Amino acid sequence: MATARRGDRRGEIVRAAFDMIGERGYPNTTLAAVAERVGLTQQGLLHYFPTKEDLLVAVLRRRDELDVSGGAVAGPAGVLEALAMLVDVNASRPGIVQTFTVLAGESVTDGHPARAYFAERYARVRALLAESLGDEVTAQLVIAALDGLQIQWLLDPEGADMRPAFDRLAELVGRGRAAE
Amino acid sequence: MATARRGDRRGEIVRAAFDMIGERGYPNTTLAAVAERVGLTQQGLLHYFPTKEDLLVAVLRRRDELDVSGGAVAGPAGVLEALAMLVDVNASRPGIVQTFTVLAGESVTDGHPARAYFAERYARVRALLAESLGDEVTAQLVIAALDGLQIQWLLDPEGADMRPAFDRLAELVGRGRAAE
DNA sequence: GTCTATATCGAGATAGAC
DNA sequence: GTCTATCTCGATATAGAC
Repeated sequence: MATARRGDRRGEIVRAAFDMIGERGYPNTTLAAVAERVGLTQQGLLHYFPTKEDLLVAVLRRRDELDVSGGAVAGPAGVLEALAMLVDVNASRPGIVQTFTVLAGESVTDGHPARAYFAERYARVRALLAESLGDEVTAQLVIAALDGLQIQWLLDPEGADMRPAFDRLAELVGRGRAAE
Repeated sequence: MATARRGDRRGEIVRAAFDMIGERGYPNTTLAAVAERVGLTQQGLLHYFPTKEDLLVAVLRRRDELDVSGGAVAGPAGVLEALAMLVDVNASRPGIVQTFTVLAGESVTDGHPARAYFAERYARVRALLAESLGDEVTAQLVIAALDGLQIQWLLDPEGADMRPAFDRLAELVGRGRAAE
């Protein structure tokens, strides 16, 4: 069970920051604006998170909590099915997807505060998915597809529905395995 | 033939900005820093590009010029081969890939100056690729994979080589077609 | 065409009162 | 725990001289 109680200021702040990063990007998300959204002054917020980067770290942790990271993973078919469900869940929460997409894109820049986090996270998810899918290259490809589909979908929700494209990939991966 | 002559200040500026956006992201790329790199003051630069957004537009245009956008496209096999070559070319120019990745990620934020550009561009490339690959969904998927592979590769050049993963996709797409 | 000077703004952060 | 006040910095942009 994560943070969520009366007087849970930190939780409120992190949720607000999470949303706003998705809306405006990290560099354009100001502490003052986050503070205002939760009814605080900028300095009141700094009481909880001494620096902006401290807040970003908390936001990334929240991202992990929300993640439907496949706990106990089954075989290839099971994982692809679970990921298809994740695609549907994501399609219902554009804000979260947007936050993730923006941060992941920014993270490749020099010295970005979230760079190490994303590098580690991708390596971890690749390894986890590789266990179920059989090989790491396919895992890398599937993750890439998920990320890339999100970009197109965020820019054009009607014209680039994620689910059909993911299903196509799952179908191809399934056939690929069957053919071996 | 693109811009490139003696006294081609605008070209110099755009090239510098292009590189720096890849290094630091658009919001963190300052006009003064770009100006300094080409031996100008910030105000000297503003003579050529009155606003920062004007400069961004020029950078995006340059991106298109550099693009190895498949001119005359052949059948499915031909396109996948051409794209594999594009992957190799990209692997040799991380700066350009980084600029593109950063801008594409940022572009999904509200009111980003490059949002319309990317939305239009993805729609166009999807349609173009769909002509060769047969259907739009597969085109969407292939583009997504290319984008997503770039993110992982930029964060971990050794651990997430793009080419094997793309080859795997090309193989799967090839088999998928053969099976119909 | 490029400069100096400066206006204006908004950011993150500190000090200290309540 | 939250506020007021303030510092410092760095950004875009303007005005006008050379």
